[in-house]
Amino acid sequence: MPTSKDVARLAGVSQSTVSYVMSGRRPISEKTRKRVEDAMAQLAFQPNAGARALASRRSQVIGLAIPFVFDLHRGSIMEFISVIAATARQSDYDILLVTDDEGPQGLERVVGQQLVDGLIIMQVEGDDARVPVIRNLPVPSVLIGIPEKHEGLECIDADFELAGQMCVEELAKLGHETVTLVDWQDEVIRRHVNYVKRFHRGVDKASAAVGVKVLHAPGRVTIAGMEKAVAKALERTKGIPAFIAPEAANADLLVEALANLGLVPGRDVSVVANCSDGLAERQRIPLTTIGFEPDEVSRRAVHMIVRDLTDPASRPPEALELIRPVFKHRKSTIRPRPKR
Amino acid sequence: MPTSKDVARLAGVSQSTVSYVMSGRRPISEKTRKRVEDAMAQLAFQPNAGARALASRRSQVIGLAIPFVFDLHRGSIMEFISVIAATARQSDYDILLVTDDEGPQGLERVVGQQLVDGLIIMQVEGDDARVPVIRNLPVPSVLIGIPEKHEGLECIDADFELAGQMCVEELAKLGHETVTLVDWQDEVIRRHVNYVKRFHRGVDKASAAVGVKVLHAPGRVTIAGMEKAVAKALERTKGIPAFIAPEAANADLLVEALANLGLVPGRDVSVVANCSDGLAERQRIPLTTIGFEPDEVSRRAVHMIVRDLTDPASRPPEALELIRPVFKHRKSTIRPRPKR
DNA sequence: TCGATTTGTCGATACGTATCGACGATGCGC
DNA sequence: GCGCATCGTCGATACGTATCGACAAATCGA
Repeated sequence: MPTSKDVARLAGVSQSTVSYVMSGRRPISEKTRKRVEDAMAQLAFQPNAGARALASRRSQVIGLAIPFVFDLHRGSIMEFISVIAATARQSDYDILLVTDDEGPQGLERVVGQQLVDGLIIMQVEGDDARVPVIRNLPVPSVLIGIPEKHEGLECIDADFELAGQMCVEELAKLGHETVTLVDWQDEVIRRHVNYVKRFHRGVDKASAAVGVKVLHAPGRVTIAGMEKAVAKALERTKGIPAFIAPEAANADLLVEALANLGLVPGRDVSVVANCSDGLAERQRIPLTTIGFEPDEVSRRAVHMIVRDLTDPASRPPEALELIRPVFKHRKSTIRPRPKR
Repeated sequence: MPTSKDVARLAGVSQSTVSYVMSGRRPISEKTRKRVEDAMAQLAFQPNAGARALASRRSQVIGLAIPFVFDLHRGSIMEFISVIAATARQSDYDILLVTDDEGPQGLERVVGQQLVDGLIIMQVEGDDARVPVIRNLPVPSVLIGIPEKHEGLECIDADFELAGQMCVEELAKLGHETVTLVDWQDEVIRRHVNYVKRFHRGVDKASAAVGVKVLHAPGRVTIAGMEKAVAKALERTKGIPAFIAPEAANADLLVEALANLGLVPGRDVSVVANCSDGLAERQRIPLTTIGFEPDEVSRRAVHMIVRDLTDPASRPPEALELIRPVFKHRKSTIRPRPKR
């Protein structure tokens, strides 16, 4: 493998000049730059990452803590990761995976070894065990998800509270008086994931504000279970029923359960789901959705950490970014008693 | 951050002794080792990855090339990645992501910069553009998926040919004379993904061997499309129909389409699917599946590359590992005319 | 025109670990 | 008791890049 010294020799300059050509930290004459760049190209030179990290004390690598258990539709986690990795590359950073298998010490390890310059923590829970750890780490971190105690942290997430609010408001605007929230699966709720709470808060807020009654149907794992939950919700609903399904897996099940009960979204009931556009459009009746734009969250998270790293002075003492959800009208809602 | 020199000073030994304690490459007396280990613990010493990589010429990092487009149920890719990362850690390796955004040059970059010691390439296609690139790379690679030209490569994948064979044989054994293969989605086939071909080969082989007629239904993206495909297949089937759904997304749709046509798996038709156990068991009628054990594939891939790296001499000139699929009988098959 | 600044380059050194050669101490066979 | 291999440790050096101080040349302002 060629080194910067080889490049220097070929170009007839010193090694330090080669370094300055790469970093641009000192002025270089056009002529010299050209000679060096030609030499680099000729030798297919690539700077050694280890040496670079050693000398500069920065690895140009960001650690990405990925979740062990998957709340979200698992595919969407993959999307997060892809986008994060691709976005990081645009700022000349690479992504190193940190799994939950090592526990929070995994984070201490990659930072301690100076393998990474900063961290992005995915799927942060309400009382996440990783939070106290990263507080004591000498590198910046960005959290995706919002822990209970988030003073002094940089967090980003979809605005679940607003999403809950928007769902209820939208259904109220259509004329629904009772709305059933198909809840997350027990397992998720039990883990105190924060965004569930936030979504609920938004739903409750809007419910109080616009005077809509909200029923809670537990999230079920099987179709049979979902059918039972739906039936129960129907019993307690006056007028045309409306459902909010904030978990993709449940949206799927809900639609199927409704179909089995002979109910067509957009004709007999209203359904607002939170799922990918793909899933929504694959349904017989395309679903109206509240979208969470995972790409947007990922990109912003990367930009935040990159800014922290390239310009530490600009690092805010605390940041809490909420990404506005997007409401997409499709065909699964109905006006029980058209206004106008 | 403490360095090995700090540890040496505290323990009253030389820096090289600290290094030998860590690597075990020279005998160290029990007494000295203890002193050094205590000092390391006291200082919470972690060796600097960059310096280590520079001196040893190995980064202890494996590059993982992740797919840009997702054939498999996207969630399962996430599973691959998690397991690969966790398994790598067990051999003291970390995982660096390489996305397709950079194209095959991304692989050249991470290797050229000596960021990684080896590569795992996921989701390898029949004529994958990355294959010619890795052939010229000075580090070992392991491919998940099998390209057309695989001489001199180390590949691993699920044994799709055997899977196709097993599906047909199983249905034949039950007594079916006609079997419908719900094919992959056009997009996947068009990309010449190799495993589709291999699955077909297995199906054809078994079909010829046991004298079962095989119909092909195109994979559809919508329920309506799937219903049409199923109806067409039914027309051309004599006796009780049987379906093979080798793609998880299609399995889902197939079951729904059958339900809409009033057909119950295990009562009116036989269905063998390839999907996760979770999905299979969530169905009203738990699906009999052919399982591809992604964990097994991931673990083996990591073990292969780690072996290549730790003992280069043991590297085989070529390897083609096929993981045997697992047939799980549940409730979605039926004997048209019981034999015995 | 001269001093002051800027431009462009070089040499030397630091970064933290791994590893090689050297060397005294220890154990072994006889 | 002697030669010899092994054990256990140290000092020195290499790994490849970034960066600092130095310095000559070019540019500028008055």
